[in-house]
Amino acid sequence: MTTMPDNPLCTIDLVTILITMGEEAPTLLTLNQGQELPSGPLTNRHSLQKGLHRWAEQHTGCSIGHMEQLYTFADQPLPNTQHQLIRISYLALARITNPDGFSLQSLYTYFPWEDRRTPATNSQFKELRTHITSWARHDPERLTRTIPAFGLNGLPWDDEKVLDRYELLWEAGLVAKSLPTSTHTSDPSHTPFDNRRILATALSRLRAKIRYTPIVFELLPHAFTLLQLQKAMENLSGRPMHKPNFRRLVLHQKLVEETGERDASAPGRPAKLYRFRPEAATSCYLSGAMLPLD
Amino acid sequence: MTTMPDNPLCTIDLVTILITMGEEAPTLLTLNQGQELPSGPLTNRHSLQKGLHRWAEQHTGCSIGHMEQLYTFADQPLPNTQHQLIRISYLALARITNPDGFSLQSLYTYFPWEDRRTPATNSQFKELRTHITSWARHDPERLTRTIPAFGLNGLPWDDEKVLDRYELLWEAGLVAKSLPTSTHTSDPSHTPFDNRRILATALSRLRAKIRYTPIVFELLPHAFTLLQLQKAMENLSGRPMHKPNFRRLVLHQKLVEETGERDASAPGRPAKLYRFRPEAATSCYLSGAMLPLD
DNA sequence: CTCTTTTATGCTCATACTGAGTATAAGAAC
DNA sequence: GTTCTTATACTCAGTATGAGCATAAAAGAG
Repeated sequence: MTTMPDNPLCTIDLVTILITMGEEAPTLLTLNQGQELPSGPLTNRHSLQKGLHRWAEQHTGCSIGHMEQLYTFADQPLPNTQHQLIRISYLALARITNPDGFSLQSLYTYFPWEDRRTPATNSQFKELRTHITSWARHDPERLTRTIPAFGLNGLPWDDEKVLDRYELLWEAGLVAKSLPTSTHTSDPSHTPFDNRRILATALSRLRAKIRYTPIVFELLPHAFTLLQLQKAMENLSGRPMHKPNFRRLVLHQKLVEETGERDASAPGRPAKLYRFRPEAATSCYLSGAMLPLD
Repeated sequence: MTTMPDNPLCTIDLVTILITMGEEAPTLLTLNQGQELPSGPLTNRHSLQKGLHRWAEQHTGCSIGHMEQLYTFADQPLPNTQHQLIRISYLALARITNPDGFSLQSLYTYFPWEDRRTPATNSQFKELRTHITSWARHDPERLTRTIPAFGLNGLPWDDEKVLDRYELLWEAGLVAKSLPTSTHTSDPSHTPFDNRRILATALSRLRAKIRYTPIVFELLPHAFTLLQLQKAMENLSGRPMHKPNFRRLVLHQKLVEETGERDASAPGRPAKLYRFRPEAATSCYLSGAMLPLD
């Protein structure tokens, strides 16, 4: 039952998915012109999370507001080798970033179909949907996965099923393989690992978390307008929201308070600035005012 | 940035938290008279999850309906040693169990304060609350963690904060150290590892998951009465619910359908038997009819 | 057979929240 | 001023929620 393993040679890699909020979309911090994710070895001095937190802040210059473990992947070791690679991935949220040797990539460049906010991106999605539908047709196993993942047959669109959709599109050959694959070594003999799976897990977790926790505020400046808050939620969920109802939702819950200042930088009537009230956030629900899709 | 680690000697342990539903509470499958959790080495033949799924089914005789990765822990290596132990924990749900060399333990024997269902357990909790309150008083850092975790100052009780509460009670010395600690080796020089942290993570995840996914049904028989369903939700959440409103919630969502049979085993009027309708479960919310906790 | 016990199931009602709109207010640019 | 643009306010019908009460259907006692 509890046989000891044979202590194979083992590498443990800590991978950080560092997300910030851009104007149009959540953005990912990458290295080497978008080829790599920040990743470092396991240091055996701290707890995993605290150690990586400090490491990532030092190496990126970001002040990380929230960090959580995402998932642990165990790559297949190469045949004739005992070498095992374990990758423990973390989701980190930060407010601003000065890309100093880093580059920022919109998450939707990796998953364009996850953006359902505008008629343009939405119609792009619908085209993809016809392809995946015809791929799944006639195969019951494919259908039972595809129908809920893509909201077919009148099922609602579930923005959290990012990984399901990515895996299905991958199997269907509908994902352009235009992305960073193997990290942290260019050794071609190394099993290529698809970083977008980690990334899909991150977006999925992020979308799940914004539903009932106040982590959006970790991505916003300390003072923000209600429209900024709404745009942040829309950017993350990939869905458009109803403005008056969103304001009502936020204000009713007393999640924010006025700073007294106004934002005069935008055209039109200047919006009031608000700040987050952590003491009111024991129950937080900001995902309520979504508009229907197609 | 991407320095390679120095390949320390490394053991990877896969730990399974296997939960089934008892009459009174969710139960944990344990080995060695409750001293150990089922855990096995990393086999490098399958994907982590699929491999462990099969392994756990073979070694416990349970048919596991749902399995998900919980958390990866990295124990501190011993000084003067390069040996690193990595523990990847999984949550597994199963319907029935014939304990064949295994024993089943109510989760609330590990966390009695998480059971708020009856006046008796509730008053036990209140006693503990006075202790933790006086421990936290006068220390701002302790207070900011204790107040939301235990729902003080009029804050609502959050049944998902299992790990926060456990850690606070541990720090306060209020947890009787009457539990399995180090697994899978009795070598006393090995850093003791508190299994209840994994267990608290599991209960926390489970309580979070039952809120918006239909996994309760993985723990119930295929045909069940509405009261059985309600009791299962109460057992998991540790909170009593309002019977008429719970039925309304379930039936309105059309999550279940009648089998046509009735359950004559209990006294009183026989209850109708229902079965789960997976096709209706794209949005599932069964946590709605909770009664207030003073 | 009738009464009591026990559980299942059904119903009410005031209140709160939600989806989908429409209307007004306040600055900036010309 | 007039117009453009965004912020903010209000309406209204439909639906869900919290709390409690009422009835139905079986089993067992007398």
